[in-house]
Amino acid sequence: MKHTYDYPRPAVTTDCVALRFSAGHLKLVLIQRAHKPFKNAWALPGGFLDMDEDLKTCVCRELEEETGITNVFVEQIKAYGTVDRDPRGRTVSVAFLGLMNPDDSQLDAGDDASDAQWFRIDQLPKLAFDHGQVIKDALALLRTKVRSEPIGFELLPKKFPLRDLQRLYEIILDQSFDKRNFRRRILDLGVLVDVGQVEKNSKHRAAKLYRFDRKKYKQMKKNEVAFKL
Amino acid sequence: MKHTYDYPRPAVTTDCVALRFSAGHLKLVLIQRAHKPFKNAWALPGGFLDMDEDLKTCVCRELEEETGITNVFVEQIKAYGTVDRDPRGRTVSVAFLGLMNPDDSQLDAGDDASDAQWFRIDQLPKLAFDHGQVIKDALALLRTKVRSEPIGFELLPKKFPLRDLQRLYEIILDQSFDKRNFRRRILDLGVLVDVGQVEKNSKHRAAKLYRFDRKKYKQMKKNEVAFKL
DNA sequence: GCAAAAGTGTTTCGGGTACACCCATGT
DNA sequence: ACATGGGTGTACCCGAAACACTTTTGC
Repeated sequence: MKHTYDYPRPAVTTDCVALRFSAGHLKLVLIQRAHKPFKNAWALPGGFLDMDEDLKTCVCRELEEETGITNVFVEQIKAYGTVDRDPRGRTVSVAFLGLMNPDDSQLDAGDDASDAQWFRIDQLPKLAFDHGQVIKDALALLRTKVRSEPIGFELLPKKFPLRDLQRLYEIILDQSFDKRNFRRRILDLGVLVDVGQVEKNSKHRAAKLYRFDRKKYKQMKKNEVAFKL
Repeated sequence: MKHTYDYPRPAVTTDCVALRFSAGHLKLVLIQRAHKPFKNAWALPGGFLDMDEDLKTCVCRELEEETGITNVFVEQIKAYGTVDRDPRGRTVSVAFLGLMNPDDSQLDAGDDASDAQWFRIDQLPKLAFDHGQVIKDALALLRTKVRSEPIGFELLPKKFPLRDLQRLYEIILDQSFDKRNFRRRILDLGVLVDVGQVEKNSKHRAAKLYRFDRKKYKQMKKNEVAFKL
């Protein structure tokens, strides 16, 4: 079936900068292109917007179709629409930052997804289209937001030791924190609760586990207390 | 001439939250709709993306066509694409924040523009589509950016007294600053230069005029000194 | 000469930063 | 018992905030 309009229209797509925190590194999922243009280069997962779905729905659907990943926190970065960004035709792409629990990030070798792979963000391959810029913008957004909103927790399991939270912040912000100061600052915010458990399989003394308490965070916002790291 | 595609495509538009600072208030330009839907409600200037123009080009062109305003600093807010945001059909709109020198903001009664008007942002009329949300997001972006980037100057003439700069910041951030502390902070950044002139037509003692020095700002950034208010 | 706004330094206070040792646990 | 990482308190310093008077100029 064909679709006809009085004026030409660009294609609208979404792309996802899907990040995972594991083994002390931020990792990004990319898909190797099988065809021209940018054959064999790596691209962000993404695809065309359906007429009956919102932008967020689209980016989550495409991410699942191409990588098998579900259950992702997504936040819009911005729209990219330079005239020649896709040599095949005019395309406007809305990019999203996707953050996930490391337990939810097993790649599924779907049909579309046979060439999906995780890359450390400091070891990226040749990228297709303007995806290099999109990734830069995504990381800049992550760095900004992680300081003023509790989005770091989206990259950790429900229960986590403070050490992991500190390492995550250190990796994202590319700076190191004093352990005591970091713990005080985070705990004084009052949005973490001790779940009363400790790590399993610790090689030495096991660390307490905490979880982020969304209700307490909302309360804190209502009281106009800022989340500032 | 008709344009045909294998899959349906949403229309792509841009919208502009164009702000001006005058008489101690932030003002926003809106256009009254003559037709359904949202007949007689007020809407942001904006329109369809042409196939050979970038998003920024589009929003500037539409703003000029509908209001006569040119010479605007524009910065993307985000894309809006919920399924039912325009009852006439699926539309994805990329919204921009537009800031202008108050001298450049005379409204031009063009054909499209006969009903363009400035409104104080705290006295807005009934708005069409999701434009209320877009405006909220625009102001949030302005508040964030004005603290970490020198975009406030886009809302002032080339030469301005420090008093006006302080009033602008106070209006945007909805808080008052101590005059001496404000001046010290701004001047210590080292990005303002005394132009060696004073205000004309002052009713009393005339204030010195300053201008923002973009070169010094770039130098400052290169030295990794932060612009923080 | 007076009304109105411009311009200018110092003190105080609090939050952020620096810093080191004991504890618990697995091997 | 030892190696490894977990967990904890205090002192200092710097930058932000508070604060009031003199100067200039138009009327």
